[in-house]
Amino acid sequence: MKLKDQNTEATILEAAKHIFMEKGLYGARMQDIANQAGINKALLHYYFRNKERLFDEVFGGALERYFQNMDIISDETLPIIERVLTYSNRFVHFLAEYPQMSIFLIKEISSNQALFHLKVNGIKKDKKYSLLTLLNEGIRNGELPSLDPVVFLMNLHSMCAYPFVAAPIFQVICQSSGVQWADSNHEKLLNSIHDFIHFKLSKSNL
Amino acid sequence: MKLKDQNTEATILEAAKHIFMEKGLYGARMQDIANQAGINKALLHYYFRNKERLFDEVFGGALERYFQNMDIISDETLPIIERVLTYSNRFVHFLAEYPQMSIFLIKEISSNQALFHLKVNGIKKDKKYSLLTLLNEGIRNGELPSLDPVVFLMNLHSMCAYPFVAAPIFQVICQSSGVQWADSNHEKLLNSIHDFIHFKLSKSNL
DNA sequence: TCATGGTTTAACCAAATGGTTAACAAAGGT
DNA sequence: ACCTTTGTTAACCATTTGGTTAAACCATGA
Repeated sequence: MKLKDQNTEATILEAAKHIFMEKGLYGARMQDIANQAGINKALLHYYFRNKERLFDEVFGGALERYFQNMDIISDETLPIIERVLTYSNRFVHFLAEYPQMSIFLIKEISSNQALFHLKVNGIKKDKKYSLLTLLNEGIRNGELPSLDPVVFLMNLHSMCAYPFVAAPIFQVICQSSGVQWADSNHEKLLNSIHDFIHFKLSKSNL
Repeated sequence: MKLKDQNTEATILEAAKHIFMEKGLYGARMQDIANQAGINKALLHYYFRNKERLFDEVFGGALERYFQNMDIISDETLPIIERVLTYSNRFVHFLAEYPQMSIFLIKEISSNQALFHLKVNGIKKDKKYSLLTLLNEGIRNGELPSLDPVVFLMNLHSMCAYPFVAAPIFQVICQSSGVQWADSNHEKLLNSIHDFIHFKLSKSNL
């Protein structure tokens, strides 16, 4: 009975992640979280003062992990195009590992932008390691062709993230056209994204 | 006082759209909707039996409009690539007109997939006018290069829809890199999407 | 052993919320 | 004028839900 002890808090957080990701802030019930964690509801309030704080923890954690994943961490001596390819790989694999993450963030961000801005300001974002900075640098020094870095970033992120966000919609589209749908074949997706990166960032394509 | 009469129902629906799109099914309060419509809460139940039915109306309507927009309606004598370009134009302009639409659908679909499948089955989807069918046809008869139509469709939809879905995230990314962010410049986006379509669907690119 | 302090629970509470009721108002047909 | 139907409201109700409380539990050190 007392085996849990210190990990009770972790158990609760795990359960809260699960429920909040599925139901969202408003849809989630404290009782559901308690059930999921296998504990009494009052214990939630013992570890986390109230629903808002518990949610903050989950939301903030997810945001942080999400934005961490957007740093360019690859070897600085590599050509920019290689680093962007690596970036897209990391992004897709990250999303494949946490398929609900994007949906959760988008849901909650859209329904509480104030909290989002508050939380995101608390996360240190290093300009030095951002994709936009890298692109701008490459364009300035001629390593990349001249293109709009914001549009490119949007295209890239879109192609990486939206398949996870809109998976149920894509399933239905495929079904209704009688096309087979392989849920987990992210390699094909990545190949196409790599093609796109080469297309946009290779100078030979001009 | 009695001026409204027949349009009360429409007023309620309009208010419900507004509130549900902003807050989602769980976050929306019947009282909020009544306030937004400027009427008594009981009147909601007079026109729509309960919250679920009112939501169904909004959700179903949104779904229908969304999927209607996915029909290929352009002139059949045009080259396929032209028709796909037109398709992307329509899609982006549609989303630009209803920027919350995608987020709303994704939110609610992800938190109630059963309802989604139920509703979507009630919408007649004509294989004949689907993008996938068109692509398959073009590939079969050699008008298009050989490519995976599902991946292409995912890429295309992603680039069109995700900028609206993740607008707040993109804003933050741009801000934190000190890049100016023009919210409404969809023409740049469309240009890039058109480039992509040409890149993928032109045989000359092989 | 037993006192102590952190941990856990059952029972409870107040507020919020979806939904109902009964009465009233307006309009239209007779 | 009067009855019926439709539209509208204030007040009310039952349930759900986030949150609290007081008591119990249990490991541990004096």
